Amino acid sequence: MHTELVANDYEPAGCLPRVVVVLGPTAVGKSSLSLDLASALDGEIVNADSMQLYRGMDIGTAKLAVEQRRGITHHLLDIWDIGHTATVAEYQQLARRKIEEIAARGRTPILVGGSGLYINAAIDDMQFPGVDPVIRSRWEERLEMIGPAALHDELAQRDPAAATRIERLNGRRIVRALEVIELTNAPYPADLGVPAGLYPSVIVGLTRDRAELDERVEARVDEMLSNGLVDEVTTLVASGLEQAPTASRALGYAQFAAYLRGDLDFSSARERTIVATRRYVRKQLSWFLRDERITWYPAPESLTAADAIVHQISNSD
RNA sequence: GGCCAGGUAGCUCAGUUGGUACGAGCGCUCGCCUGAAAAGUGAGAGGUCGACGGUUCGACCCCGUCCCUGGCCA
Repeated sequence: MHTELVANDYEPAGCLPRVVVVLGPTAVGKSSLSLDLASALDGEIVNADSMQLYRGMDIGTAKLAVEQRRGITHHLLDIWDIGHTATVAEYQQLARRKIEEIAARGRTPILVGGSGLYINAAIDDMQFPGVDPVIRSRWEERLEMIGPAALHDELAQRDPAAATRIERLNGRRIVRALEVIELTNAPYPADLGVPAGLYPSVIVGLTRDRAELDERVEARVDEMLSNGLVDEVTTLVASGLEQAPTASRALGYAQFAAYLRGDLDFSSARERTIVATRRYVRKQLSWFLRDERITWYPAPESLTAADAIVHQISNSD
């Protein structure tokens, strides 16, 4: 096991391209709108959905099949094996490269997805210190050993300001703070504020009534099941899904892997997938709603929305 | 029809030998979020303790009747 430092070596080219972003909660209808926009704007789509990056996770992530893409080029789908540990920093570099390349071809980069942090990392001026798996795992072991509260005390000794800002039982953030402190030999930044835009972007949020989203989530899970989600999970489990650090957490995959293991019956797995997806929708909304740059559109009429957006974009020139 | 178990938060269940429900997990609402983010985490709102009557200074806990659920017997 060696230490791998992922340097944040990406430097955007001189002239920053404009990016169109389509975001919104799961099941709102982003894919459909993004295709309309790509057609209207001569665009190519860059995926900003953390789980669609994985090969083999198709049905459960509602990944658009090639035939459904209307000939529009999609980037950053199926680029990782399920065992790959996802990191925002890696995604940031990949996404920015794609954005630059598309723009260099004279086309419009359209970033589409529901992973808020990934979107911010791509288009905003966010910089992440390096990561050292050795340091990380040492703190994780310590967390395992003494528990979050005691580790929080240790954080408080090294960096009182950071400790104030991180909840006592949030082991994951405590570990991260300790890791960054050790890595950078500096205090963990106390208040990072709202990310500032790097690329000039038009950010489109798609939204629907919550009750309608809830219905769509349930319908979508059932559709995934009838499309063969269980078979897909079976295949992925055989390839080591349950040992995968990131992919094993995916909605639907975690629950149906438990079903295959015999830990859940079918209807519980279905129910939990629906409930967890609904909760995810709430989390996405609470993340996105903070960002005042987003222009929100009601979802059902995606073509109408596309027209309005194209209009908005041409007016912004 | 008889016997047994049970009816307490939206759900699954704790609990009080009679003195204002200490509830818990999940769900729900609101919030936080900078290298695992479909992750991690904080706060909050929810209960006339099945119904009616009785005993008692006082009952969700005791008694009676009834209703409902599950199981067993017939």
